[in-house]
Amino acid sequence: MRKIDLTSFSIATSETARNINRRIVLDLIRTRQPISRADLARLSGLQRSTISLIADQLIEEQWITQGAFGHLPRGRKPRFLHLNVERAGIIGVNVRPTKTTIALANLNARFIAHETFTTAADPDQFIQELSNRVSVLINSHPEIFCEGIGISVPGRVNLMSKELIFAPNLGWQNVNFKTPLERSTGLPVEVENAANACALAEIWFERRTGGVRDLIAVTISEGIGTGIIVNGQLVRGTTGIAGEFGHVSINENGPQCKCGNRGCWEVYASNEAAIDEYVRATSSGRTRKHPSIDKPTFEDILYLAEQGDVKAIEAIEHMAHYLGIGLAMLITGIAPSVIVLIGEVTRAWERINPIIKRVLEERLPSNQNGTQVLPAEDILQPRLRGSIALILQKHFGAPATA
Amino acid sequence: MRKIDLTSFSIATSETARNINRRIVLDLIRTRQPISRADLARLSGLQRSTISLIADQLIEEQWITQGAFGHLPRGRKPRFLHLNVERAGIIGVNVRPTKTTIALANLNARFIAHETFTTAADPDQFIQELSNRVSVLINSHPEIFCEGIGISVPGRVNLMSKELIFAPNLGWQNVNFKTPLERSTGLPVEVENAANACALAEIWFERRTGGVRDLIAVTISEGIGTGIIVNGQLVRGTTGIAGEFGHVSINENGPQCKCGNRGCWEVYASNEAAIDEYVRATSSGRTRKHPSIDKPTFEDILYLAEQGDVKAIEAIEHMAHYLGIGLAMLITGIAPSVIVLIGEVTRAWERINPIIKRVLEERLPSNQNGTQVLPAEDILQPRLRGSIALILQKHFGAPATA
DNA sequence: ATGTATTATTCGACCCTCAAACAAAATAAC
DNA sequence: GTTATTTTGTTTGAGGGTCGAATAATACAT
Repeated sequence: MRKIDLTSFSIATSETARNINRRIVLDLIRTRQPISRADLARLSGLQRSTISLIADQLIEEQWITQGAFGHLPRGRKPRFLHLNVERAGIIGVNVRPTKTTIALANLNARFIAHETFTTAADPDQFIQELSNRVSVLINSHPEIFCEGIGISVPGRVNLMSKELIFAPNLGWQNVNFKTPLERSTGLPVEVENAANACALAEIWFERRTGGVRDLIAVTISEGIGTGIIVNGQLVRGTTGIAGEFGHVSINENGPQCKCGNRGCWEVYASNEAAIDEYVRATSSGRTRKHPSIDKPTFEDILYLAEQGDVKAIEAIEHMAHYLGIGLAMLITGIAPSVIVLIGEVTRAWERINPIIKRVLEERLPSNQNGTQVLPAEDILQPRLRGSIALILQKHFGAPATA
Repeated sequence: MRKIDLTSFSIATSETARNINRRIVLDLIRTRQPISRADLARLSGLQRSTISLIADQLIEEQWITQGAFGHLPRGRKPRFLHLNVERAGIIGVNVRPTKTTIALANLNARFIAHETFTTAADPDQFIQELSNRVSVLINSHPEIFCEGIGISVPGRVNLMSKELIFAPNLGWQNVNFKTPLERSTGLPVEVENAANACALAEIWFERRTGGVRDLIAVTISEGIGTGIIVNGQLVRGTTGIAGEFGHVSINENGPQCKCGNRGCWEVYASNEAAIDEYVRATSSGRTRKHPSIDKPTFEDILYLAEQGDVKAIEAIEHMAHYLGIGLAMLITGIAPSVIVLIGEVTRAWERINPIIKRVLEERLPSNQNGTQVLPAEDILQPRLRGSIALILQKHFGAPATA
């Protein structure tokens, strides 16, 4: 049951009930399609008459369509309702340090078209290029009416201005995607941190986390980001900068981090950390195994570990240990139902999972170990799918009530 | 704006709008009383006609009363509305390791009567005694109709069963207060962790945190507890065990903690930690200053520090440093608007505040230091007032919508 | 006395859900 | 083959809500 928020309330009008129930019905159709009106009534608890009225309205607005008739042992055949995936398209944008992906998706978050291009170093130039490519993508599908553009970015986003505050791996500061893109396309634009987007994607599109209300998405790449959903809502903090658990110090006197603090979690458990660990181990020994490679990529280390390279395996195991340490912090403090790990390292799940499990068992009281730690099912797409969810949730999840 | 929760939705009926608006109006009256109907209409955005209907209903149910007439330069005089503090009493119970306080409060959370007694070591015996004393308290005020009983306990509470899972400082496990008390008094009983109760108290009764939606209450006593409110709601986690940031390790290889983990925050920053630090410092030196005192209390150390005792001051400063370390974690991860510190140590605020501030400045990027850290205004009462809020929020804050 | 400003109430229009009755459609029973 | 049964979906009136305009009630200024 949801609690009213009396600090930023909005009053209920005569249309509020319809608004609430409409969204409930639409989301039920989204998640259970195909489904009959009678089943919707049973599932929602609304009267069949009310469901009919709402369904009529949704059909008229083309959110749903009527499909085939169902079959039952007795009685009138039910008419199935479907989400009208043709009704609207959503543009998703995933900005990453090296490459940016843009995609056009339907209401089921299935991608109709996508393309990837190199992320320009200069933010102004990047926005210009992004804007052009998005326009081309929209125009190349004139049959689809676009609802909006969702952008996931590798950094925190100011809650009010929607500006990207700081993206350490891009070196960008105070970049405004929203205003120029809205101006050039005329579509509503939502910008969100990548980890937050991943958390949304998990809640919105993954079966396994269907009924979950408390979830953390941990993105592991150059750094570590955390997207936190509590009571079904993103934790954004005062100005949108919550969720920086990657920069919580797990060792007061540890090595300096880029953020200014010392011994941050991501200094020990990010891809960078594993690379540094590997480089240190291999160069300290007498024989350097790969003199030609100055600094390997994380992919290299994963590959070497798969091939049985001891130092690479140790680097991965070292990383897994510290992933466990940080996850213990998250579980102790937030105790979500699920933590989803997103990053290349999940390719070595068989290797890292036992280590993470052991650390959690050592460090958590038995009654506090009720959190599932899972790898993301798809390594590449959660960011992009999260950017779709940014727009989707406007229509499905967030009524303007109370 | 509040978001609907589609994972545990509840549909809107024809009465939903009234239910929402009624609570908004009632809470406006609670926080702004005395207030006229016209002002309520302006503040809420509802029509004056609607406000009148709602006010009539609230008057009939005796939630509010009409008071004096106001005075304006022109026009008809407004009739002030007040919360009817006589309507209902709420029993608050604050269970602490040594002493338990029970109190009868009115709707303004002003205490009408209270008493304190020694907490029995045996939970069954304690519940028996508590039950008796509560009955006596209720019966001694026959003119007041009691709405319910709120209990704050020093440990985490299972979200479903409402049992106290574990209270380390009491040695109690799986204690059920709710069922026996409800049976013996016939009143609804709510049980909540002390830190959560403090967070609620702050949101509900403190002017300074009126419009705040993200707040953390940190209770510092034998251990450290954190009560977290995000988006206006308590963070409870899967089974109610969220908020144990006191048991997050800030030093992987630090001393063993009672919880099984190593180097927990509370091992460094609790009252116990300061006592240990002081004992270690004084016994390691050649001359023991207080050979008679085997182990001082935290109050002793505070007193000694006030008197200028160098070792005591150092112990407090040591504690303050580590408080800062842990607060940096909370700010980095959750970024609340306000963190409230509750505990005896706030009596030495002038001493600890500069240290905490310095640690935060060292450890947080400048753009992440937007959190206010404040001492609780009242050291003794927040737990008790929080237990009142537990019952109050049922009537004022939580409509059964969406 | 009249005009103006402000509060509070009344009343009809409109929106919404509910519950019961009804229409539609398919199978089971005879 | 006709009738009973069962299930889906629609229609309709009652009841509860908010809105907005009109109206009544006050109090002060001119």
